[in-house]
Amino acid sequence: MAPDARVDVDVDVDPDPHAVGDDGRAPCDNGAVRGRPRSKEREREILAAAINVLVTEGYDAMTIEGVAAAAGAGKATLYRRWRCKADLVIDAIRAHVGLRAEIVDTGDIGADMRSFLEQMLADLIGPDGALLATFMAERLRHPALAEAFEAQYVSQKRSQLRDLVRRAVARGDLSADTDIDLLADVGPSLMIYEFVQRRGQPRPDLPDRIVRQFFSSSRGCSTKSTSGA
Amino acid sequence: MAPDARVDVDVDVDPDPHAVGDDGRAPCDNGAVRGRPRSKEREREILAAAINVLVTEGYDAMTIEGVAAAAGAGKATLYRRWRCKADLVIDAIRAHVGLRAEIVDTGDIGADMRSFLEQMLADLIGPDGALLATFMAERLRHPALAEAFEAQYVSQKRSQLRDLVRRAVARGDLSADTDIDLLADVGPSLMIYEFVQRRGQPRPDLPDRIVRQFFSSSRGCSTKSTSGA
DNA sequence: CCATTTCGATACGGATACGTTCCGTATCGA
DNA sequence: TCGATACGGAACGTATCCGTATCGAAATGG
Repeated sequence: MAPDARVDVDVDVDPDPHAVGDDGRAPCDNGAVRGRPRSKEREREILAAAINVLVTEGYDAMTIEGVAAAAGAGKATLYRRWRCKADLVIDAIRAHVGLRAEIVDTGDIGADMRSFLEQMLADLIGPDGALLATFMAERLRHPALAEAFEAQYVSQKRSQLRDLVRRAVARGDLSADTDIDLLADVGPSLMIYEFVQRRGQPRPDLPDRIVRQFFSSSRGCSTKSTSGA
Repeated sequence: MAPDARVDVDVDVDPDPHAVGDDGRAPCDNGAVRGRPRSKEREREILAAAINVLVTEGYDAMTIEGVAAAAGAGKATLYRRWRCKADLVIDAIRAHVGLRAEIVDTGDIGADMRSFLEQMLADLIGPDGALLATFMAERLRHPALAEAFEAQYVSQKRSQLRDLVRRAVARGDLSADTDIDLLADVGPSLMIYEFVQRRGQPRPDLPDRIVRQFFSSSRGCSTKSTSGA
């Protein structure tokens, strides 16, 4: 059984003098933090190492000792900052740069969607693809981690895509009875499906095919109308 | 680190007298398998227990001891049959009944697709949904397992769906420039996307929405043609 | 200069799972 | 009936990781 099923997100009391509550506030106010300060550089290296180990080995197989070794740090240095593996991983996700894919609305739903999907493709092929795969994997078994990932990577893009589709419908570029949520999901859904299906190597023409099939206005729709013109 | 990164699928030499090479051949030909035969019933119970443990705990957290305990068997009984966890799991997948969803071609692509997606929905909500989720999860990290699952569950349905769409195109029910592979994937893709997104609880109206949006011939297509009639 | 704290390193006891080996019993074929 | 093997159960030594503690060295600020 997984010994770390319970995940403590909240931090209660910090006897450590250098512990900070998520804000790197100036130490001038709080008098006399005497000793050697914790190295922010050390922390960044550890978090980066944590992401690497997480991606290469998976959450369950990931160990604190392994992260420490990968970062060239002692275990005490990690336990001084994070009380358990889950806290470390959640922090690492927060610190990790998110997907670069941006959503812009130029008024051309096909071009905008293609642009987004091609950026998403690039993200998937890069190291963030492995991270996405990892969280696809751990999603159901580690909800706290899934939520951290969700907030960082997914939810914002999803609502932006919906707005994009909604405005295209409002403009009349898409049929009025379009299922907005469904059409907003079809791109990412097929991208991820392909990504998983082909073991992390989505074909580069996929964004174009998706747009041509589901968002192109220069071709007929997939279904032919039974009622003739 | 995962101690079971290497997966031995092939069985080399079997010193065990009762070991069989995937075929339950009659013992009359090969003379004198002397002692007590291995119980097929015991084997079925162990494989079922393995599926249960796999689904509830995940592949990494799953232990041989746990499976033995769940089956009420001794570890030796398991190691007598399978040399490692991977072999056990692969056997368990092979023995497990696949998804019930069937694909029939009545000549109505919308109705056929709806029928399949609704059966798929039922499968996802049932215990096989958890199994699917598990293999979505372990897919990238345990390729041998993923292949066993793929062969059992996915590949046949996928090619059948493609044929279904292909024939609909040939009939003229779908546009001639339809991206057949893509349109065959869009249903399962969105179903699984929703399944993962909503933590194993896909909304029951999803098959209908998918068919209406992408396969219905009684409505206009999602995109409006720029060139007027 | 010196108290204080962090740093890497390592040792520690506890826990867990591995894969093997041995019991004593049950169950088969010859 | 009897030899051979499977069976559940238990113990074994090995290995890994946990989270804590301690060490000497380095770094920092008063």
